[in-house]
Amino acid sequence: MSRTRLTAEERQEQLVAAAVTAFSSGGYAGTTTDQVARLAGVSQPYVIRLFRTKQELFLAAMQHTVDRIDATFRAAADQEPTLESLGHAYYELLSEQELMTMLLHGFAASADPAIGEHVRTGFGRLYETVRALTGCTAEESRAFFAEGMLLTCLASMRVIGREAVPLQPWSADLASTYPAAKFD
Amino acid sequence: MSRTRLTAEERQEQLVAAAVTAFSSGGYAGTTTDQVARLAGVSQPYVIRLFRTKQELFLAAMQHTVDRIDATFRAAADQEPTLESLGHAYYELLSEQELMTMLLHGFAASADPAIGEHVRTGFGRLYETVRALTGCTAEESRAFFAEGMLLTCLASMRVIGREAVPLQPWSADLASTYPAAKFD
DNA sequence: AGAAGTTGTTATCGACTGATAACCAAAGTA
DNA sequence: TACTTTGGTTATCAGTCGATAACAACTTCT
Repeated sequence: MSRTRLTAEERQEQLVAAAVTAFSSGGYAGTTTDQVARLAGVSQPYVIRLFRTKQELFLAAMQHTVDRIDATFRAAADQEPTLESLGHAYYELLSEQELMTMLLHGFAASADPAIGEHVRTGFGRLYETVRALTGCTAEESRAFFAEGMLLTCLASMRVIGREAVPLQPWSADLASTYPAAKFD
Repeated sequence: MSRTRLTAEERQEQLVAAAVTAFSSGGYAGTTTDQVARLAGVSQPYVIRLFRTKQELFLAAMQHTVDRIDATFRAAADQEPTLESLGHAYYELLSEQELMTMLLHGFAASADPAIGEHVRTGFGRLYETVRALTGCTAEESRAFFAEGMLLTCLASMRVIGREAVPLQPWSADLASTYPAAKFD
């Protein structure tokens, strides 16, 4: 079987998607470029050729993550520009879960100056987006992001989301704000 | 100069402290056992001998982190058993910062089943401690932990805390709840 | 003093990993 | 058809890392 040839741009997009999946589970240091390559069905050296370094691949995956969260917020605001609407939209992202854990792995890797810089810029953009879309106050947005970070941490801990472990009493309490949502 | 000999137990405690420092900056996969060893002034193989594996060393560091946060809460409740008191105490932990970033690296490493199990147990214990000490409702505790996870994420991003980068407009908003606290 | 247990070290290894180099093949293009 | 560009691969390497083995030094007990 001859592999379908893609343009470099198409292949990069595909690799970024694979990178989000891989990095969201193993983190920056804990994921190999070979894992990403296999996930996309190409050889490991080709991944390096397209992105130069592992770090740039991670940064691209991070960028993609922030972009998708940003787009989710914009889509939600399009229907109803309130914090509640955006909150539900973010909660819906749990069904993918990758984006949240990827975001957290970005935080975790922020001890590296280059990565930290990128992550802060991306997170700042999300903040500005939320405030611009909803017109909320700084205090309201702070509460909003606090909720979001709790969800993000719980998802990373596998307390909620697709790969969640059975609920304990404490995790049921913390996860129960939007009881309507289901994962299957 | 002859190295001071410690008992195995003393050396383990010292190594756990070094492990918290090292892991809190590099995470599980991103930190080498040799880094921990150097931080404590012993050889790398000896670290492995005392903890058997890198994973057990990480679990010990995680346990220590949760224990110290738990103790911080108990000390705060001793003075005034309210969520506000505990919140200020947790905020004070920013001055060390290690504990928060270590906690986040625990979340991040939870894709590993053994680590995830340990982290969930520890986090659950913190939840039970907070509820028992303050007698707060599930909703109140949820808001409390949301605040805490926001702080934890911001600290990992180096937006607040000891090694923080200069504040941006957005990060000033998110960091400004307890304006009295100073880091120097 | 000497045996025994405890606290460490140095030497070493096998496995892994990111990155480089060189080459191959498919597809336009003149 | 021959040439050039573009999309890929295989081969390989230098460095790193966790872990094991063997040994050395200090303490304690008899």
